[in-house]
Amino acid sequence: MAVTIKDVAKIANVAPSTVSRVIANSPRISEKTKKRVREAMEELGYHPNFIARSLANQSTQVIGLVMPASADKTFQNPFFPEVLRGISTAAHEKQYALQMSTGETEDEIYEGVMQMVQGRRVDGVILLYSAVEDKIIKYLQKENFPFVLIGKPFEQVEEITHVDNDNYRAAREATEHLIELGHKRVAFVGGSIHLVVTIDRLLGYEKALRNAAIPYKDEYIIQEEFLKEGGQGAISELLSLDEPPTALVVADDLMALGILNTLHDMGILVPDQMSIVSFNNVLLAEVARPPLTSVDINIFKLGFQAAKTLIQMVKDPSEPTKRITIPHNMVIRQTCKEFKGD
Amino acid sequence: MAVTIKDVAKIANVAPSTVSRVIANSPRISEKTKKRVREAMEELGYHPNFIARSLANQSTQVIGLVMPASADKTFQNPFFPEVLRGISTAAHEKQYALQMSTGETEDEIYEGVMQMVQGRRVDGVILLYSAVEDKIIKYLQKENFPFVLIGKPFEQVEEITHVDNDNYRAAREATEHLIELGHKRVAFVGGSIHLVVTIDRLLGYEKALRNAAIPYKDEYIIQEEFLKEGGQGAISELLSLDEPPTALVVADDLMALGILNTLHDMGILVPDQMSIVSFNNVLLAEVARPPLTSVDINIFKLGFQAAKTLIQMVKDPSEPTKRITIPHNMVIRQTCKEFKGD
DNA sequence: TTGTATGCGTTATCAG
DNA sequence: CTGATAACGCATACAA
Repeated sequence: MAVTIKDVAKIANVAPSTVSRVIANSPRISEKTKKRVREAMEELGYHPNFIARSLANQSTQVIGLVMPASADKTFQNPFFPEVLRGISTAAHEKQYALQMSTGETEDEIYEGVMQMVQGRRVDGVILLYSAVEDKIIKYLQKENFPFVLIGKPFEQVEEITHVDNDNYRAAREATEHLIELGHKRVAFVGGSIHLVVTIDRLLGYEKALRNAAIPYKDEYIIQEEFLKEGGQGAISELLSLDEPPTALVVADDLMALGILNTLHDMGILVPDQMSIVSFNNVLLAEVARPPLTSVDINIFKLGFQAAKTLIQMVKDPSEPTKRITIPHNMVIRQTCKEFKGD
Repeated sequence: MAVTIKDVAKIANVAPSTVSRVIANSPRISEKTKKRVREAMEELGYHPNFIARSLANQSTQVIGLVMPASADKTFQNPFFPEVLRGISTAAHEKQYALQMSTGETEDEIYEGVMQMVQGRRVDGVILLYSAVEDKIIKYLQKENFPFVLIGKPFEQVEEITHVDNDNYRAAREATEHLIELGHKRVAFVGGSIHLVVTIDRLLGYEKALRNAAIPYKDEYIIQEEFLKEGGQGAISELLSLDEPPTALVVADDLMALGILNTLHDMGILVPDQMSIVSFNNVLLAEVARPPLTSVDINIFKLGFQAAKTLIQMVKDPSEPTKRITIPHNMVIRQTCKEFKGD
């Protein structure tokens, strides 16, 4: 049996409640007794039991993390270690611990979140992705449980506290960059259309085209998971069009890497024959050949702000709904080139 | 206030203790009352409070995860999402939750682990990396707290339960592969020498050289973090030697990718002018150009077995110390070629 | 400034 | 088969 508050009390010749107050550093305890109690704690090697404290407090000092289904390919995206790092840093500062959801399928995750929440294992929850029609969000809202979403909610944008980039603008700017370079045939290669971020970026892309009075073509829009295959199929389809694109807006560095390699295999030179701009600016973007021009979305900050905001909400339930936008900036590397043609 | 066991008891017209037994599905309760109680639970939407249960039980059903310092570059390695997936799967099966350490520096992590353990927040701990001279391991041993190490312990190999690959053999085989292809000038590019895995792989490499009666050269051994830089410095140094290597054993896919790109920039063709074999076989290995010949170490299984083993230990403290070896196998792709020269 | 008593939601022991 | 009752370790309202 571990040493408890009572043992300390006995040694220090005080009541257990006094020890408890010393731990909380209550100002109503004399410095003298504090010192005595602390010595006793030291002597016995006392450490407070968080579980007991949680029960008495009705608060666990733990944040729940909802990851995408681990069977899901998005789990492999370097995005996650980086958000985690941001969340972890903020949580550590405020002395919060982190608990992850487990589960391979969506339903398993949902179950797990219910357990976390109902079982009062966590004080609040961060959703690390934003999908359309998310059961979990609906559940959390029904339970009136504090949560923060990383990304943009599919619906009820005003009622859900979230931290996101302005992906619409980011995609518009990325596309404009290509247009300014003279490209008129610009295709969009996106991730799962079930992710809100894909939708936003697609819309931004369209807007840029419209602004430049470039007609929008359905054949130029591709949605696929590119992780393994490098999207050979989709890419070669794109290239076999009557008017193949000369530039690509790719929703993600990892995809872009796959595409880069596929193009390489096909003997198509980047950026000479094809320009590419992608998003996220993870390590991969630097390490790719040629290095990727990529929109840095500040993943670390996304995580950091999400955790910070959630902790505020947990501490003060009257905190209003918030919408935090993390700035982005395009990092120009070597995958875009001026288009000189028709 | 959430609905408790007492509310259920009242509705079902039984004592709280009976409800508790129904939850545990005790065989000493009649089916009739079980049914009645379950209906009451359903009606009220009851969910057990894990915190209270933990306190009564002295067990949390939570596994602690010790990650490398988040400031550390290894954190970016795709190794981690994949071990996590393995751990998560095993934990989910056995209804365990996962709690992560937070902290940017080694000391912060150490503090965090102490809190986890002393605060009885977790029932056991998995260390996701194995470093030399690890304070945390010593602490866990002193506390006699259940833990499993992923990787090989630096010392006390027999006293620490761990799950690892046979990295010595894996590196030997990888090197032999190159030697069989006719390479005699084989260099070794490793990660941090503070990681036991680096040491093991280096030893395996040396062994293969010795077996083939190829003299070992200090200039052929490189230890560096290659994440960002692609190791330009080290690589060009290697190439400017009097007898530059014709093949590389690289301790990690991520490094190999950097090297691949650096070589590309230098105009050196892989595999024609330089053969490469690396380790881990993560997604990156497939997606690299040329695709990497890499030793698959079954990262998922490392995690899965670690969690499974830890749970056994937690449930039955008399479980003996174990040493679990996960098989590896080399995946031949396109970065190795026969050497025809001197 | 400190001590006493009670509760947090469960489980487990002991009667019945 | 089921019901009281006492832990589990800590926090806090109320007393002193």
